[in-house]
Amino acid sequence: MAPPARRAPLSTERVLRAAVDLADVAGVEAVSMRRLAQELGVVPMALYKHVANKDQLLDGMVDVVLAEIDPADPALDWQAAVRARVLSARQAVLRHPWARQAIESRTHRTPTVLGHMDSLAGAFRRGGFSADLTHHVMHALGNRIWGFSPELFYEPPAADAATPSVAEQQALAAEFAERYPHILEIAVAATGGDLSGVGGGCDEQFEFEFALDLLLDGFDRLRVQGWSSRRS
Amino acid sequence: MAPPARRAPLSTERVLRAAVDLADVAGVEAVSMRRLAQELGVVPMALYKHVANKDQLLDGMVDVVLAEIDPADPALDWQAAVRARVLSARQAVLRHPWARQAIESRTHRTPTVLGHMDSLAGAFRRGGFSADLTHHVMHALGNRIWGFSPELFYEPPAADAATPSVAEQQALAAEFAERYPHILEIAVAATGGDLSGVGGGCDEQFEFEFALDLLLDGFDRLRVQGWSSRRS
DNA sequence: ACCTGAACACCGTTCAAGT
DNA sequence: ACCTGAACACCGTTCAAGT
Repeated sequence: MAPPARRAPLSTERVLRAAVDLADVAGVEAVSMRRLAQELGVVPMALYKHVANKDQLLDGMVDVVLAEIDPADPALDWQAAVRARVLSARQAVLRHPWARQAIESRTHRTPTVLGHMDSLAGAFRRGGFSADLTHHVMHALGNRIWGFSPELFYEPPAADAATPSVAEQQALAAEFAERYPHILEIAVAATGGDLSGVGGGCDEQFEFEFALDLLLDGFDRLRVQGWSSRRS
Repeated sequence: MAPPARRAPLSTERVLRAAVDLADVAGVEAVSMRRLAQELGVVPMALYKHVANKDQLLDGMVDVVLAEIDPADPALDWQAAVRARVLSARQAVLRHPWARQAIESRTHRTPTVLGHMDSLAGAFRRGGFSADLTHHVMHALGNRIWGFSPELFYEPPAADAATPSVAEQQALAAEFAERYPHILEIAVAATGGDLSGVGGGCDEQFEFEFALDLLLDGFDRLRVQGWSSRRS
């Protein structure tokens, strides 16, 4: 008997591509070696030919996302260059909702990760920042380098929870207003009064650019001052 | 026969305390329901009397850490109040190295979490920030609210990797210098030339306060300008 | 030499059986 | 009514046996 029809031969590329697709449709928590192998019509151990282990698989998945970032435009001044790079990273991360968490969980710096960091650092250096100040401002940018900031106020709707009665809702709201008056104020200001799910109406893109531009302005002020650290 | 000597009866407190201790000594990845039960001399299912599931266990562990934050001092002006609160949170998080990761992985806002956020928001409001601006600046602070910023440059030493020969080290360093010249500059500036482990010598506390004060200065500038969002 | 099935040492959680 | 052992449906990875 002839062997059954074979799938196209595996490759690291095909494995990573499949992992990214799987994460896109089923979430990153669904990406296990076993499930991924099944998705590829392959025995789990076959994957270990192309990725050393699961950590390396996740590194590779992050690399796939970062490869979607637009290349740097050398014609831009430092502020526009950093802004463009960071907002492009944001577009890539928004395309893959699992990417935030994956990036934050990674401790290993792959060449792709280092490349993005080096490109950003280069933009600051060309803009007249000292190496020292470049180091500090990149720390200050934090995860905004990767196009996201922490989701401070997000809470996924508990779809399974029994919807409370109107009376219960009012009691909960009253207790919330008493215990956390300032969070309530904030939520009202952010949503214009529509509080269906506290914090749900927050405009993430606005918050991202607000903080980004605040930081970039602060950086520029230090740059023109010729700031340098006066540590011991 | 008398039953064997019993351990002190369980309680949510005792379970959480044990989980925090276990995470402190063995890392958060060692905290499994089964391992934790074993540590308490108890059958795994016994834990489910005191925590609904593992997610709630992690929520409780975060709460234990946040409970270590100093209470707010009403005598301070807004800038000093926010600074004190955030730096106190930092002390708590530094005492429990697993707390960063645990906080970042949580999506559920417990009363303790909401309480800390409300307290910070209150400091801004009392300082003359509008509810709207308070919302934005808290987003801009991001995870600094919890006393940490992402570890951009950290890489744990690969203790298991065979130490490369001197020649190999030099070749690696040369390739690194060529591919990532700006990261190298930054590392040199940060460590004063000692590059035993790129990025290892970075003063995290300094970076944290640098970014914190940069942000607080920016916030103050917006406050005195009477900034308000001009969204459609 | 290559490939892979079974096995190992784990998970979180359900559930029925036992007291 | 309470408690809990066994079981279920998973993990990542090793390793020896098979071709």
